[in-house]
Amino acid sequence: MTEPNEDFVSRVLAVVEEIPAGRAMSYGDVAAAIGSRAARGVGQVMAYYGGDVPWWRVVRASGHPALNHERQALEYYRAESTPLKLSTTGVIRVDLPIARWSPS
DNA sequence: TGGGTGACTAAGT
DNA sequence: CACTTAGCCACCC
Repeated sequence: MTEPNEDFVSRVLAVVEEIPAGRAMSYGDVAAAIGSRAARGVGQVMAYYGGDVPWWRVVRASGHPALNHERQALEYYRAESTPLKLSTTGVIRVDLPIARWSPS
């Protein structure tokens, strides 16, 4: 119950905040950006502290937005003209190959 | 300190 | 391309 590892959380939020509109990153990319492989840890941090960061710019490696937040994410994607990709089944997902962004 | 959970990933089917 | 299996690391209690 003590405060979570602020060190890790702070870096995750910092990276996500640096993602410009119209771009996106996968959880693994964010983890790698902070020197870790904890993609799941990133997801947990986002779920808990993501309320203050553009979490919709962080998607899974497959391009799917966070589960149960797809509708909300889609609204942001349309508003920010984020590169989207439509699969044969009609599943909307972020076109990571194009929208993928990495912190300088 | 230790156990359970997850807004994940990569590989295989 | 979509679903399933196993592996990983950090978070929370």
